[in-house]
Amino acid sequence: MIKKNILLNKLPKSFYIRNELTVARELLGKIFVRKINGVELTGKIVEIEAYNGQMDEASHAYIGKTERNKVMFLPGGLLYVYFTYGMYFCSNVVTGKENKGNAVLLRAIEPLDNIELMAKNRFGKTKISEKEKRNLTSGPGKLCIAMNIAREQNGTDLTGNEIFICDNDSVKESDIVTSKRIGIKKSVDLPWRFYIKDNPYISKK
DNA sequence: ATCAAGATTACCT
DNA sequence: GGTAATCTTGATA
Repeated sequence: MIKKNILLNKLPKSFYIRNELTVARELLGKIFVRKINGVELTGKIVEIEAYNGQMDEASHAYIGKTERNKVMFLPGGLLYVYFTYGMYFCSNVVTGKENKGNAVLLRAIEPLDNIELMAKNRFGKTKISEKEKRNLTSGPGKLCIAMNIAREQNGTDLTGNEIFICDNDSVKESDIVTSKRIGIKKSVDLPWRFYIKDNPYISKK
């Protein structure tokens, strides 16, 4: 994908086959790309949470492999998409080696390319206000609607051409905020949410 | 077969 | 701040 005349490189499989906390932090600032009919919807990853299948009760993988979470037990570098609250899809990046059940939840992105198409997907119109733009992809369910990600995208290989993530300038350590995760009832005290400081597109302060 | 919970969001007061 | 919307999933019988 091309942004500001700089050719960005797709992250390799090896990027994902690492500890979920490392991958979560390093994914901040990277460019998420969703390609539909040759058109690239893109956004900068600004908020993310890590989930560990072994010792983290909030993880879908904690109970072991099931029909729903089986993608989490494959080697890293795949997209794990799940349906929740009868209404929304959420996207995760599977990390680490096979059978670990580790993944990171994409919680918010900053919209970059083809924003009009994202707006069409989410609000049914191409022209949006600044306020609507800040509400476009500032949550795990919201970004899936804007990027047209649903059940069919579960298991998508992130080194393929449909959905992938590109390298970008790394975010300074001092610009990364660490906090507790949002919307969970178990393992609530683990500080495994990371977001870019002062970014207007994060889901919550 | 039935049931409760859910990694959310939009809208209300 | 509170809560309705909406339905799949995994557990239990």
